[in-house]
Amino acid sequence: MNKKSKIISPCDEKCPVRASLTLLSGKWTLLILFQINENVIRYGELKRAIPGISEKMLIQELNMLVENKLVSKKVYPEIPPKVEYSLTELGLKTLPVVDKLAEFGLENLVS
Amino acid sequence: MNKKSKIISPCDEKCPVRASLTLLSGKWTLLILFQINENVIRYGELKRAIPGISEKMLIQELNMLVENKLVSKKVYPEIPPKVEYSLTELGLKTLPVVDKLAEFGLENLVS
DNA sequence: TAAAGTACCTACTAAAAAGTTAGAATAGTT
DNA sequence: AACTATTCTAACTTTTTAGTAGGTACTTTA
Repeated sequence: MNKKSKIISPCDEKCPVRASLTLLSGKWTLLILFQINENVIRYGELKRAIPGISEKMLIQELNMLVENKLVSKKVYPEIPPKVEYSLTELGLKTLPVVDKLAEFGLENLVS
Repeated sequence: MNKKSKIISPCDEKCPVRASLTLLSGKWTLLILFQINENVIRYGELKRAIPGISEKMLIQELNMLVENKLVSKKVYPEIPPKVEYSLTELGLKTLPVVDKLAEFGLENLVS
């Protein structure tokens, strides 16, 4: 047991925190999940619910979330188009994370 | 009450989630907090604990975290230098967030 | 006839994040 | 005398992320 062995267990690729962050560390990702929450929400509503996000980023993130099975998308073949987003089972499981984030912000950042 | 008023309460600058993300949404931020955890840990140890991070990013993030009062830094006036990092009270309050993140990863991402 | 609403996509540009490389300062080790 | 270890800083380049502007396609409303 040499000096270097005082190691705070190194986190490699299999570290759960790293794995989660790979999926969720985008600037808008958790916020979008938070806004969808347990709702079924249309694209336009979501856009209005997140002032400041660009359309490009919102769609890009949504596509990514759908691809990663956190969000499901229902397209109605109508004109004008109607698309609804909601969280999948997996997506719903991210809500405790976001809730803690909200709690932290509420108690320490926003007065 | 018109159509548009079905609004999932829009999150502006004062949204707790947004405020938290401003502080914590960096690629490495939460991982660093997680690795420090309740330890008092030297720079070199931390570096070894997070394989893959570059020195630049690690120092940059640490400086940011110190500036934002999530991490405190103790410098020993020795040669070779010795610097210890630990979480502040505020920093400790981020641990529940990271724990949820770890839980999510453990249960859904890493088998 | 023109404008507004709907949910996008594409190309281009600008800005931010991250990687790479080099080096400082000094003590102890080989 | 050269090398290692320590905790960084600085300059430069590359990569990634994000913003902007334009367009699609069709309907309803003014």
